Amino acid sequence: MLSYTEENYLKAIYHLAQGGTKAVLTNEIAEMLNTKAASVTDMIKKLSGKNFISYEKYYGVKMTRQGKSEALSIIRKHRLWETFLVQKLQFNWDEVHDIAEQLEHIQSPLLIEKLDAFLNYPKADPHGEPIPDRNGKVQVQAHGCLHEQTLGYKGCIVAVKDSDATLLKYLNKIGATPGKKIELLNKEAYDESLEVLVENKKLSLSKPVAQNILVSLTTR
Amino acid sequence: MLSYTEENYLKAIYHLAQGGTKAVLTNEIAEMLNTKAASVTDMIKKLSGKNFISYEKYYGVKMTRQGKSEALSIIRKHRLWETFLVQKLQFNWDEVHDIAEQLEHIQSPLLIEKLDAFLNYPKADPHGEPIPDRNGKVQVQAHGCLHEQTLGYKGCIVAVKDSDATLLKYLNKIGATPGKKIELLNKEAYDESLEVLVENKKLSLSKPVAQNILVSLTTR
DNA sequence: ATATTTTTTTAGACCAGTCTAAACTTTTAT
DNA sequence: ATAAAAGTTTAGACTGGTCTAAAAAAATAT
Repeated sequence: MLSYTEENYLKAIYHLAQGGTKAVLTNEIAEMLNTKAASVTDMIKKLSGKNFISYEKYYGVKMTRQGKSEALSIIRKHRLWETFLVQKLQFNWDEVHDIAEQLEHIQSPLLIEKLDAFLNYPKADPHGEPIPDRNGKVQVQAHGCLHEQTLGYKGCIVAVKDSDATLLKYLNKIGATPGKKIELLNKEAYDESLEVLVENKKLSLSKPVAQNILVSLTTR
Repeated sequence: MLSYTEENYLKAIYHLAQGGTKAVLTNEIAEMLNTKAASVTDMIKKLSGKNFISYEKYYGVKMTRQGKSEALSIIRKHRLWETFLVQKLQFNWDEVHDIAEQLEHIQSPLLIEKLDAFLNYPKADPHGEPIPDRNGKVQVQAHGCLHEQTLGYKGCIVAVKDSDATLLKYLNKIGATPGKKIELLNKEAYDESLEVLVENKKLSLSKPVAQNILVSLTTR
């Protein structure tokens, strides 16, 4: 069984590798976990000793099949708990991240199955991120960055990249939350800000905000 | 903020002191937490340094007002989570202890308030134990040991002393769970086993089982 | 191609929590 | 009253996770 800390490292590495097999560097991990490179090196050795990652000195780490599976199980728990907090306990969308960060480490496969059933097998969490199934399969909705869409684009907000609390609060306030319909009306040349229509309300989004909003793409 | 371990010690000491100010011995704590006396001594020093308990060498520890309040907050969380698991996730009464043992350490006062509301402010957990309110007040239902009741006693099962999984499973199987009406029909002189009526079903309970069942007393 | 900068690793230390073994108190038995 | 037994504390060591400072490797600049 993995420790609390090992689980956090695994999750961080998975996210940095963008789910794929991309190599991840020591400093990236250190920054994400607010720790020092030396600590990361230690943990990396431990985790590769347990075959969750493969490690070549000075060249960073890659996740193994086993590591990915473990990371997905943690992500599944995180997203199910977030869904619970919003749907059942009436939390706001932007308040749940830190609590789910704790809940994701609770050890009980049965609990997670029952929670999943209680929530009626949700496909995505309140931020629009897909919830892996019990076998670690992720159903991906094709999506792209709002900032990169062409004028006249119409679709839905599916997710927000950054989980920074102030960004989430802001988006919540202006009503730009996952699931909402969105239309791209105009791009301002000067600061690259966007004028958009969210559920019939006109909004202006700055470049850094638009870059963090992911929207649905119709696969053709 | 208290560590996971500190919280567990505090809870154990509270239970051993039976909520009161009774002094608790080092070995008792060690046994309850499956640890060694030497480890307990170390932790005791730490906890008394933080004013959660008062400590006199060789004479055991007593909880301070602060310590009690902290312990009650953990117990409140534990019992609310147990209630959630049984009422909402359809767990059996006897499966929830270990999971609640983990969940009770989640840090978020707001979460507990919302959970309490979601469960409709329950007064007791599925084992019949009272749930302390947010200020640490416990509403006690007068109760006594089934084994000590006189012939013809009529009342309700309010709780089970021992939280051992095999005992809980057994009681669940025979239907002797908290909340159920119970009547004492007979005492067998030879082995001190009891013949009882639980919701109109005749059952025979051995002495060690009957000693662990707490039943309601009408205060006169 | 070599020097400089950046990144990563190693070495050694620290903290929390645990343990064993030995020393010390208190209690119990005679 | 004293010896033996039981319970508690201390001393010192270990593990998991962290850190700083120094050494080593890789990337970059000239």
